[in-house]
Amino acid sequence: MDAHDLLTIGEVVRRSGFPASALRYYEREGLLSTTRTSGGQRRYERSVLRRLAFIRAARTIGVGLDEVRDALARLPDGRTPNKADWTRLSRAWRGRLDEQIAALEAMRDGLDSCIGCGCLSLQRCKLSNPEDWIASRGPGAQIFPPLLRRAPTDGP
Amino acid sequence: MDAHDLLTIGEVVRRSGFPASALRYYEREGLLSTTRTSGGQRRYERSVLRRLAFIRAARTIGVGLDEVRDALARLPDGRTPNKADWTRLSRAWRGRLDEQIAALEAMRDGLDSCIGCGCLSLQRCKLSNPEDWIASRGPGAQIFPPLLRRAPTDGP
DNA sequence: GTGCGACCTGAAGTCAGCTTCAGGTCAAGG
DNA sequence: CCTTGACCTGAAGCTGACTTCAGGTCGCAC
Repeated sequence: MDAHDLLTIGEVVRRSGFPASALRYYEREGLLSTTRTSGGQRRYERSVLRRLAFIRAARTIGVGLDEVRDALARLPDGRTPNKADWTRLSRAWRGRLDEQIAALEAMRDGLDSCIGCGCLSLQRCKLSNPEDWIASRGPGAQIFPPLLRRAPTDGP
Repeated sequence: MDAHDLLTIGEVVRRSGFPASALRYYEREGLLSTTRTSGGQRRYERSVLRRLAFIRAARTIGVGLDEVRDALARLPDGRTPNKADWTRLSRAWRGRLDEQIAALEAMRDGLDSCIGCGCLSLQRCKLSNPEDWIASRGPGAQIFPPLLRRAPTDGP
């Protein structure tokens, strides 16, 4: 636990692949914490690499940072997260992935039927009006439908 | 083809579910065209509803507006697009959906193996480092990995 | 001809998830 | 002690897909 166990931001950049700007941003957003040298430079514990791996995995499957922060906040404070902790977190995303896949498959089937009829009718077509998410969702970019972007669960 | 065949923006809003602001935006962006009354108000042809249905379907499966404009631009000028036209366009997205599903399934399998090992290791884990998309992709929100957001094809 | 709801425009705001920049400070090797 | 590269901060910028707003105009019914 002495100084040699701590990583500079440059080392974390090289080992994680995240740019320094992203690391600083994640820290501001409360996903990461750091210690500082007397001069104010960041020093990271090695466990940050695991957190970053988790963050990347979550982002890859489309989970927003809010939710990632939420999940990471449930890790036991103070001790290095272990295998069981990560497994528990990973399992939650697994269900999410299954849902996404199911949603896409449903759309593909809808598209198949549309290819059959050539319609894309507003009333009849599953694809052009999938269960009335016709109402607005507020401003901002929405690349993917709400399935991927739901609110963080506030459960236990 | 007389005036009674044309729709006001309010009617298009009611029939398509898109807010007027989005319709005006799509027009500015070249996805839709309109005629105008002498006083400058928009009048839409009924075929716009079909275009909008297509736009919604494309957006639902994660296609960006650039690409949608691209696809719509290939519709034959001047005549109302028919069943075959829409079928051709729809078929293109079908392949896209298949790819997305495959990508997600690959990730799910990666996640399964990670649950097995509890690792999320930066080097070994497919999920945390899927084929080196570790390099930056420039600014802007990236909810979903590049699979969904590729450049419009410039082919025939 | 008048009232009023539907419509118009351009500019600015929003949101996520970062990046970029300017203008400094730290720390380690020589 | 000095240099040089790594690091710091806060503010501003960017992308995509829109929305919101202010301040004015249309068009139709009465």
